Amino acid sequence: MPRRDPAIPDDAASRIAAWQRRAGRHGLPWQHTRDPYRVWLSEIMLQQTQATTVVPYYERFLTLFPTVVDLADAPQDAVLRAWAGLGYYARARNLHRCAQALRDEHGGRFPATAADLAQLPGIGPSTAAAVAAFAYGERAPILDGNVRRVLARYFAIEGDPATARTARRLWSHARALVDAAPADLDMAAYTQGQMDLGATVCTRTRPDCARCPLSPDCRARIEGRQGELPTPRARRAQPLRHCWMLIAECEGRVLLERRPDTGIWGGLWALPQFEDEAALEAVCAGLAAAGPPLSLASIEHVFTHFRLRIQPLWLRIPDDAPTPAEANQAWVGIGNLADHGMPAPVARLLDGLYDGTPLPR
DNA sequence: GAGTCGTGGTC
DNA sequence: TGACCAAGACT
Repeated sequence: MPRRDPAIPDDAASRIAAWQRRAGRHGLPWQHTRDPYRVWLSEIMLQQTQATTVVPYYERFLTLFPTVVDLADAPQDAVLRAWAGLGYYARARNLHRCAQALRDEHGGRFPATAADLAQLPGIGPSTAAAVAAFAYGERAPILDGNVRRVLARYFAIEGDPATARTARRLWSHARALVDAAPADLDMAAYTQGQMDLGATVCTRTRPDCARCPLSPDCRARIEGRQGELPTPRARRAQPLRHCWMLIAECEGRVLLERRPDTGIWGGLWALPQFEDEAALEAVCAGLAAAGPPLSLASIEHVFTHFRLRIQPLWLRIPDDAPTPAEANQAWVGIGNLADHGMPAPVARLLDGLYDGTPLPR
């Protein structure tokens, strides 16, 4: 039995739950269900992703894969195609692996506790707790970006949020807040309430303390330190990397290449990519084009830890020329490009080149 | 335990 | 407009 922290008011969690029922968010499509499949799917998509971005993907997934077994039975390529554009593609690969594990080792059903959920691929401690709280009412604390901000202010917890030390403190307080609450705490409303508070009231800039149920005993508010908590994460300068991408076109088809499962854009279809122009031109030499590739306008894509400047080169190949392909490559009709899950900048590149524009002949 | 992994919204 | 970061997990 965890020790109750006397410094934590026993009604703090209940205030959050009551506030959620009265003033929290209620219209999101994954709310008001206890179906663990829907809860799990939404929680995976919502990792590091804002709710409004997730909505259309979530609904499309439920149409394509109505049950977890449908998802498990689908080819990985179909799952990645449906995920394309949402980012962090390891989530999609782990989602698929998790569905297969549930089908093959759990009779197609979800484990009934957060501890068992956390053993599955792609389900970490926070996602496991969220699924258990929403689907089963388990008293398991979550710790996502919203909760980190709310707790860092309420308890005045300092420290770089990226360090394990700060994470341990935050988890400890998240657990203590639940443990201090009465037995009848509405876990679904409480869990949702913490996230809603962080998303709509206890925002990064200009928190609206007048509308916050934690305001009376919030240490950051009492000490006037809302602006300096949570401690902003130390950030390094983002290096700028360059790459070249080949748009080889022949008879209305484009050469795509499936990326390896590990690394950036793992498992997605993309354009053949090169670290320098010479490597790209060496490949062009083997493609029997009539002339040299044509430079298109370069684009810049921003990742979390670097920026990538992409120089696309367009190579037209005569109709009667051979079009060799490696095992991980395919010549894809321009009308069928959308059938292939592609990274956002590659999709934008090809859209700009081909969307509605008849091919010059 | 720090680095890696996307994309888009917000101010 | 560029910094900041969002319902984090994995290695």
